[in-house]
Amino acid sequence: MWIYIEKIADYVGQEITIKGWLYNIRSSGKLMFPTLRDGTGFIQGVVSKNDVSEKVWDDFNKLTQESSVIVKGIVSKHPKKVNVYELQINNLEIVSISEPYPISHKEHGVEFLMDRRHLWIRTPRQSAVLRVRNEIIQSIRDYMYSNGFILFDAPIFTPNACEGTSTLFSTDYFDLGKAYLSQSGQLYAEAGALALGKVYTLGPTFRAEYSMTRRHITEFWMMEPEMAYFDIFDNMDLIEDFLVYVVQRVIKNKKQELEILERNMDKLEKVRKPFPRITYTEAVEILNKKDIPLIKKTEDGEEFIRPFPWGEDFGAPHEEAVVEDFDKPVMIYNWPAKAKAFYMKRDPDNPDLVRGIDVLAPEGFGEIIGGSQREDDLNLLLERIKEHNLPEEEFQWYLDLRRYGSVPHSGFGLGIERMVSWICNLEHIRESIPFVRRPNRIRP
RNA sequence: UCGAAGAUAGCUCAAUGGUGGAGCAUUCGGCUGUUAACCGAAGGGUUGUGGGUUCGAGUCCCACUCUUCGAGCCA
Repeated sequence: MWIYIEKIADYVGQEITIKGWLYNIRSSGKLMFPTLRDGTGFIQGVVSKNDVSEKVWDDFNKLTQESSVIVKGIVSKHPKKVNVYELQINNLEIVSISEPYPISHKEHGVEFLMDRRHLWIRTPRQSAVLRVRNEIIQSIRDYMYSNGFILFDAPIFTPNACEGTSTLFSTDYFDLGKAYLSQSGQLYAEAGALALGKVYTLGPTFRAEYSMTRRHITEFWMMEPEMAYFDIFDNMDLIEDFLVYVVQRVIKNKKQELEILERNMDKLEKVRKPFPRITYTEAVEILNKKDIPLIKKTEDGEEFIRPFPWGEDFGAPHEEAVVEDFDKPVMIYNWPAKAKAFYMKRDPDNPDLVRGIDVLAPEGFGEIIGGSQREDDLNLLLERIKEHNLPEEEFQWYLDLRRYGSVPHSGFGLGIERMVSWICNLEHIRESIPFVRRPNRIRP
């Protein structure tokens, strides 16, 4: 009977078959301990020379790391360890003998492993990350579906920069000139929200910035909900409820993987409602209490400006200083207009502010969500488009959303890989996606 | 794009300007409870590329290439 390793605990005492690969093998004279993997888990086998045929024994001696095998044996409990099972192997069928395997069980550099990413993902740690990623995406879809959101896929080829800020990848598009790879589906999602009420997009996005940090990749997945008749506070309520659902569900369903990743569960458990909500102005006060200056680059180096001048955008040190006092995601809202994108709604009480939200993950994982209430006033939006020197013609359809039945609406964008990095406690975002794309990497 | 560090065996690293080493991996041998198993033996090198200083350069100097870390941009 063919069994997957993840179900092995149900078959103690029974003879089963595992179809998989040899992960590692240790031998001790007339005893061998092959560790097998089958994609669902890892299990140690026991082969003793006295209990198997000569052919089986000889075949085991031929096996190399990552050879594919079908083994038969009886499931037993580990003699010393609790909740660990072994397979007392009595038969072996070799499917394929592996050539000498390039990835050993000793240390390797990241670049060496990244060049062999197609093989690296076979290891317990990497496959645990990918399983958690799957659980995160599935729980996002389940949350959205059961809360009445419609999946609304946005196009990837677009004629213009959405926010007009970051650099985009471009390609020729038949007779229509240049097309750009989408950096956000938001503008399209807004159209969706005004048609369907609550929608979300989930797809790849592209940024051509030469960013070589542990938080940036050039191709990443983003989930962007957009809701009609939601103001900024409704938006924050949703963010909170949504993040708690996803985090708690991963904790519940992916305990083993988080253990492999040595994730500190106490810190994840604390992700419960309510999250701290801090205005930009309050955040600046925190910075000044901690004496964190604005760092300005000058021709001969750096200039430190204190107190932190109101109106300037935050950099990494500022985010860190604000977040370090909290053990939950922190929502910073009501930002200075000049620091944020053109589509964010002006605060009716203060024209210098826009109703934007940044959500910063705890433990120094940085911004995982950026969102806002959108500008729904046609004339104010036109003004902002001019201020930002954006091509008005390209935004006519977007402006239509304000001409025909404009309503307050809000949304946000969640970076999937940053979410995975946070939940898995990854040092670098490049391990959060099966095949990463960075400025210096397009292979494998 | 800017700043810092680095590139030596298949991998991870060591080597005061004076004969380039170790662990792992590979091959062979040993071992009945191993768990990145262990023990013994063997093979394995144009020190990133190009130039310079020197009696002598992995080591010092210059240029280039690539990588890592940080900053900016953001999710």
